[in-house]
Amino acid sequence: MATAAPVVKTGPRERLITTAQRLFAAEGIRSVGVDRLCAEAKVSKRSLYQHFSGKDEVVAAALHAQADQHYLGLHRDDGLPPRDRVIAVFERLDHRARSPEFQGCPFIGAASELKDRAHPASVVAHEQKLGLTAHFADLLAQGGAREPDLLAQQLTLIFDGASVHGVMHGGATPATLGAVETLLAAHGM
Amino acid sequence: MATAAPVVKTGPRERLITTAQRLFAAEGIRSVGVDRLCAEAKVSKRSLYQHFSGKDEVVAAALHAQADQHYLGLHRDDGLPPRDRVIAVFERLDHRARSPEFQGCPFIGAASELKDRAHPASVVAHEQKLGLTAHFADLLAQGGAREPDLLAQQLTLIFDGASVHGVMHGGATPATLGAVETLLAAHGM
DNA sequence: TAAGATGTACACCGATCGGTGTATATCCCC
DNA sequence: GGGGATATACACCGATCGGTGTACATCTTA
Repeated sequence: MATAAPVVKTGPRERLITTAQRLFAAEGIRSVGVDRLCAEAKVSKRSLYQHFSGKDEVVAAALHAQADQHYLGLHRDDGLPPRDRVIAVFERLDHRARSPEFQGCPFIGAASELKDRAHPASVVAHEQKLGLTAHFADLLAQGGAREPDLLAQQLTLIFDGASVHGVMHGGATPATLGAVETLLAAHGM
Repeated sequence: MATAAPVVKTGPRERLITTAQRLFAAEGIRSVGVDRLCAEAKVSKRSLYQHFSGKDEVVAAALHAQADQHYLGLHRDDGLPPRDRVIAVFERLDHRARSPEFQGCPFIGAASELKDRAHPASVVAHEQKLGLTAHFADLLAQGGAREPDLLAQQLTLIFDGASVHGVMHGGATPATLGAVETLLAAHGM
């Protein structure tokens, strides 16, 4: 009976972060109060304020944790050549957008809702977006594309546009892959 | 002394809508309460609820009014050929994004913050985005582009991506015009 | 000038906001 | 087994939330 309990035994901090990710994605940041957040995370309000200085810090921490998962999920290296890995990012995004519970890129959502660029969560969102572009630039350089930095910015435009499309219209983004391939081809890749 | 008063004599409804546009753009929809909205619009709270059924309807009305202005501002016809008019849309967007008070596309902002696609304001935002794509498709068809509908969707991706870039990073979107020109060229335009 | 519509001023409602104070329970480690 | 850290329960704070009730002022129009 040693390995009987499959419960992962997560602490209050993790529970708050995962719950925050779920609730903020589904309903928005401002419309979820700390009371409800604590209730759904099964964490006392007092504990929240022992781990975080305030709601803003919870938001930033949730977004920061999401950045890692997001990154790992989209940019997973499958041993494919660089071009295929670029394509795969957009295929995975399209696949996510098909899910009915897709609520758009959480970083765009946070930045759009918070407005204030000095908000800790906005800073995290900003960095994540820079990271996405940098990752594109890396892959493109590996693949021998011309002007990889410029092309990486253009692919980021497509990526964000597709995320917005997903949250506004729901469903897949059929024009995305074509645009990506056109841009890649125009840069010799 | 007939034309002495330059005051436009706006009614409570117009004042509420223009104030809502300004405040929602600057601080977000959920973070502006009806009390403050009424105070800044110099309209009594009672009047608000005589013109609108609730805050949600104010949001939708503000967005609806903004759709017309937005459309007129971006898609103004200067007697240019279709291709130049497409380019001009992105040049105007870039020009707006350079302004320090640029707060991103209000329709993307509303959809991102509200989440609920059934919200009246989300419906307005959705329609506006369809209108943008339709306008692109019209210009592209006039210009003789191949697959104008597909290309219009791709240009909308770029447009929304550039709007997001503007609100997240601030400043211009240098890669935008190049991507547009590449896509246009790939479709024979 | 009387009447009805429109607008304002202001108090009020229950609910929720983000955040704190206090006292008790549970855990791990020495 | 005792002690400190960690967590919980719960009451409480002033402020604000969206929305309403009521009484008075102003404007238009017949």
